[in-house]
Order: sequence, then structure tokens, then C-alpha cells
Amino acid sequence: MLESGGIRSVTMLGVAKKVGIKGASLYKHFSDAEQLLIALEELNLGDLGQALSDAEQSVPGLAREFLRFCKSRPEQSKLLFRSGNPEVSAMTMRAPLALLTHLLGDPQEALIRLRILTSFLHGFNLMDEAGAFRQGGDLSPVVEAGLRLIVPEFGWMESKRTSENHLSC
Amino acid sequence: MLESGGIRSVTMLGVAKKVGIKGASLYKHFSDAEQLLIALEELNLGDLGQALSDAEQSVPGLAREFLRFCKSRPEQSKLLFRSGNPEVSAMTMRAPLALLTHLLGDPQEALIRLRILTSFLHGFNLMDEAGAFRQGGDLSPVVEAGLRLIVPEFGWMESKRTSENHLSC
DNA sequence: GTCTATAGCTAGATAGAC
DNA sequence: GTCTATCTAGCTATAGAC
Repeated sequence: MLESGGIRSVTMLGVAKKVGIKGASLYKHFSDAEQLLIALEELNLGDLGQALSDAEQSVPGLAREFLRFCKSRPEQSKLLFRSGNPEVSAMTMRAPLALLTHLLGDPQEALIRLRILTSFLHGFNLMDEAGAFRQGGDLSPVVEAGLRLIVPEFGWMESKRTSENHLSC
Repeated sequence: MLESGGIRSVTMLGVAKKVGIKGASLYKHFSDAEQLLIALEELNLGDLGQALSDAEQSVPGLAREFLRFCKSRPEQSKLLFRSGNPEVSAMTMRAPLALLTHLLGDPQEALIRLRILTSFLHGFNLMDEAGAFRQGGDLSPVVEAGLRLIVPEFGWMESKRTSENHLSC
């Protein structure tokens, strides 16, 4: 429903109809509309965390999987990081984020690089989906160049991509 | 109204009340609700273009002004690049974007760097406003480091910041 | 350009029976 | 947990008088 009709279509009445019950009955499962949206967010973030855990465990691998996932669920990706509910994402995203931090080098720099990387990927995805890159052309060089600039020794990691780089968290 | 109540509060009835007329009268000014939102978007993008034109005409200057502007209008900044109306921003943002491209070096690389930079700044602003940087700490090093990574010869430009670098477009 | 009046729709939410 | 019934509230939009 989120993907086909946008966040505005996710209502108590609409969801109830979708699952075959009356609107009033849904209040026995979610105390109000806000709780419904929080539950939706948790579901979706859980999926993202799972997708990242199943991806190639390298910085480029995780980055590309993030973009692929977002592209497959554009409406959901618009809602990412907008929660206002600080606890929502804590569990599901912890492992992928911890791994990313580990892969981003020197611990002192890693957090800053992680924040730059996630800002870039999130912003890129939103602008791409919105059609904001109006001059057109192939966008994959943008991602590649972005990763090259942000990730330390990306070239080195790239050249070793076929060998062992599956690090556990 | 956008900033105090979010995009949902910008309705025909609400705006009419705010300007002291009845809801029905507003249909003499905007044919429907969508046209009202498009007009709002144009106003806001015009303000952003103006703010960028008034800022220091360097990459860091423009970047910091963009973030400052977004922070002063969080709800508006959430709507940036989401239009679906390709023509809306064309006029107001053309000059600042052209200047940025010019400042980003080698024309072949400039467009890619521009896209990386805008993605980063847009994503950073959204994540910052949403409280997505949950580990806390000062965020200005993130912006500084991001600019250093993305902008060619940023160190060089930084050191010349007090001298002449106000380029006209 | 403004008003009154009105129609239609949708959503949120509660009460109480089963 | 589900239902029916009901209430409130808000928004979109149109018709027609002034």
C-alpha cells in the first residue's frame, strides 16, 4: 500500500479494508494511526537491515545494495531517517552499521566517513528518484566516483574484490 | 504555515483562513490545491536561489549557505528536489548551479562532482534534521571533511578565502 | 474578488453488542 | 477480535448572489 499509494494511503481505514476487516476492528491491533505507521517503519527497516546483511560485506557492496533496495521501494526510502522515533531502527541496522564503521578505516575517522557516506547515498537516492538530476546521463559514475572519494583505499579494495573480503561483524 | 504545521497544514481552507478570506474565495486565485502547492514551491525555491546568490561565491560558501538556509526552514528543505514539476526550479537555481559547476573544476568532472556534492549536502541536511546521527557529537567536522573530499583543491581555496574569490556568473 | 451555502468525501476515533 | 453504528472534524470543490 505504501508503494502503490504513498504514505497518505496508509490509513487505519485503508489497511483494515486491505486485510478484510472493518476499520474499527483495527483499533484492537493498533491503538491509533501513529502506532500503525511506527509498525510499518519497523517492518521496512527490518527488511533493509536484512537486505544489507545478505549483501556482499564490503563498503561498495553495502552501498550498492542500499541503493538497489531503495530503488525497489521508493516510497519507503523517502521515509528513511525521518522517524522521530529514535528506537525504531536501533536493532535491525546495528550490525550493518557496525560493519561499515569497521570497514571505513581508522576509528577516529570512521564515524565521520560513515556519516559522509550515508548522507551521500541517502541524498543521491532521493534526488535520483525525484528526477532531480535533470541534465541526464548515466548516473552510475556518480556513485562510483562518490565511493572513490569517500572510502579510503577504495581502489585497493576494488582490486581485491574477488578475493576474501567477507568480514563477519 | 508550512514550517509550523508541515505540508499537510497547507490546505485551501487553511491558507484562506490565514489571509482572512473564506475557503471558496481562494479558488479565484488558485484553480485547485495542487496549484497552491506548486506556487508555494516556487516561492520557496526562489528564496533559496536568492540566498545562494547573496552568499559567498565559493564552493564552501555556497555549501554552508545551503545548509544554513535549510536549517532555517526544515519543512521546506524536506520538499527540495521532490517536485515532479521539472520546470519549477529552473529559473531561480540556474545561476548558483552554473557557478558551482564552474567552481568544481575540469568540465568533464564538474557535473559528477556537482552531483556528489548536492547529494551529500541534501542527504546530510535531512539526516541532521531527522536526528539520524544518533551517536551525537559535533557535526561540523562532517561537513568540513565532506567538502574536503569532494571539492578539488579545497585546501587551496580555503587558504585563499580572504582574498579575491567572488566570481560572477 | 468576496461571500453564503452546500455537497461529497475521507479519516480518526469511540461505544457497545456478539 | 470482530462487528454495527455513530460522531467529529477537516478538506475539496462548485453554484450562485453581490
